[in-house]
Amino acid sequence: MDGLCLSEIGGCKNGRIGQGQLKDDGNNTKYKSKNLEAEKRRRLKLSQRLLALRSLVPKITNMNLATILDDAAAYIVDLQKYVKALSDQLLETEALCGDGPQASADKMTQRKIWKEMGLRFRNSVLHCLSMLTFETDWSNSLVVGAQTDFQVTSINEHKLGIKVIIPKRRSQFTKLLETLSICGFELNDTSITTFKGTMLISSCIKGAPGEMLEASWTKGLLQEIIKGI
Amino acid sequence: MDGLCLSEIGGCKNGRIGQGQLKDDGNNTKYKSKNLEAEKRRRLKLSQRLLALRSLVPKITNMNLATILDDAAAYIVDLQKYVKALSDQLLETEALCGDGPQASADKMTQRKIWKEMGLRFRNSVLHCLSMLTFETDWSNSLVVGAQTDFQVTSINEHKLGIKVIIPKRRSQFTKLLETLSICGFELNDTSITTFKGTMLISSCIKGAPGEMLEASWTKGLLQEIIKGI
DNA sequence: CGCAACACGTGAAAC
DNA sequence: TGTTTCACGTGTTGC
Repeated sequence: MDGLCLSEIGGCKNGRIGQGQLKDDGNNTKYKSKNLEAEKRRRLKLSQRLLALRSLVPKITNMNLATILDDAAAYIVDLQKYVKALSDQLLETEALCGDGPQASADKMTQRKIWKEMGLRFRNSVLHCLSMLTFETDWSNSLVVGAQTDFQVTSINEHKLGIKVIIPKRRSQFTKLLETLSICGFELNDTSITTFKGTMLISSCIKGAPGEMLEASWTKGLLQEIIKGI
Repeated sequence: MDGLCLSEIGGCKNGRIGQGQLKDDGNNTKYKSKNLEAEKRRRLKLSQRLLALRSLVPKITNMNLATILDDAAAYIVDLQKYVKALSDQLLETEALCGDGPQASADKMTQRKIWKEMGLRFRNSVLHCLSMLTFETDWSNSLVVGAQTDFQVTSINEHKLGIKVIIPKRRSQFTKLLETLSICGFELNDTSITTFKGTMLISSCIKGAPGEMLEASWTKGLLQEIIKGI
């Protein structure tokens, strides 16, 4: 039971039984090699530490010793990447706030870092995130119905940011997407979450190429679309 | 020289020499226990993995096996704390971004309204985020076509996490949604981003209430769906 | 001297 | 079947 018995301590169903000192037990004068118990304690400690490390890693592939080490290493690499991405994002966000004089220069260089898809995704998701959770200026919002709300903000001349709350019904979002597509809008970055029977949609939409998107006009159109679905 | 000899591989000055099979070498017919070399390879692999893990942890206290595990665990905890702190700070910074000096009272109340939903949204988005950018193990992915890829991971018995890369065409995502809806899937938290002609979708899908979702089975179904659209 | 850490070979269980 | 992984006891080394 003691020692580095991963199979047992880890909750694996197949415990193994060490063959141990069961041989020559008639007149057991086996020298026992003085440090037998010390070695047992050492192995126990090691197994405890190994399982402590194991419990910290979320992605479980196997209960092997090698796999535990692999998973832990991979997880550390992921965490390091994530910390780096978050730090960069934080710097960029602070630069967007315009507080530091040197911030805009950093922003340009950091933009170059966001080349890979995953990082770009982070950007868009975090943008949707901030748009949804924290830009709470609903002064221009239109209450279309119960549990229904939406807001349109202009990002640039070709892009609009919209956020929509609609009751969560089966084909609601699909219909909305379809209608938007029919009307010539293109959804770029979108996040959806559902909560207590309502659906919260945040999206960055783009019109046809060369077309100017004007917030108030689009808002009226969206109002009609949402009413219709 | 081989095996899990930390003291040697790790650059410790005191290399130890295993006592090895030097005894009974007159007429060495020691059984050699068939898996002797296999065990050597195993130990070598373990030592390599252990050192790989070791090299990832900046704070070195000792070269012990136990210490390596301890340091790695402590480092992971530190990284997790750091990620949490950075995330919070990022959200706070984005909240402050664009705030006038007069954060009006109505805004405060609106913050409260959005707090619950915002937190839930934040969790779902961060989950999608981690799923997309973190777990880059695409070993189980199925390449359906050019610029097309998808992966299915099991979250729990009722939820599956999917990520899909498909070429960005007008009604592609709408069709995908429609088909999923027809097949009885319910999209809970979804994030979409488009990049260089491809569309990256990350979603947490739920089956009908009470229905068990099995990853491999669903993967086959999704493959057919994606082929079909 | 003891104490702690380690590599090694080995039988055996699991896959 | 054979391969892989594991716990165990032991001799050894450095402090």
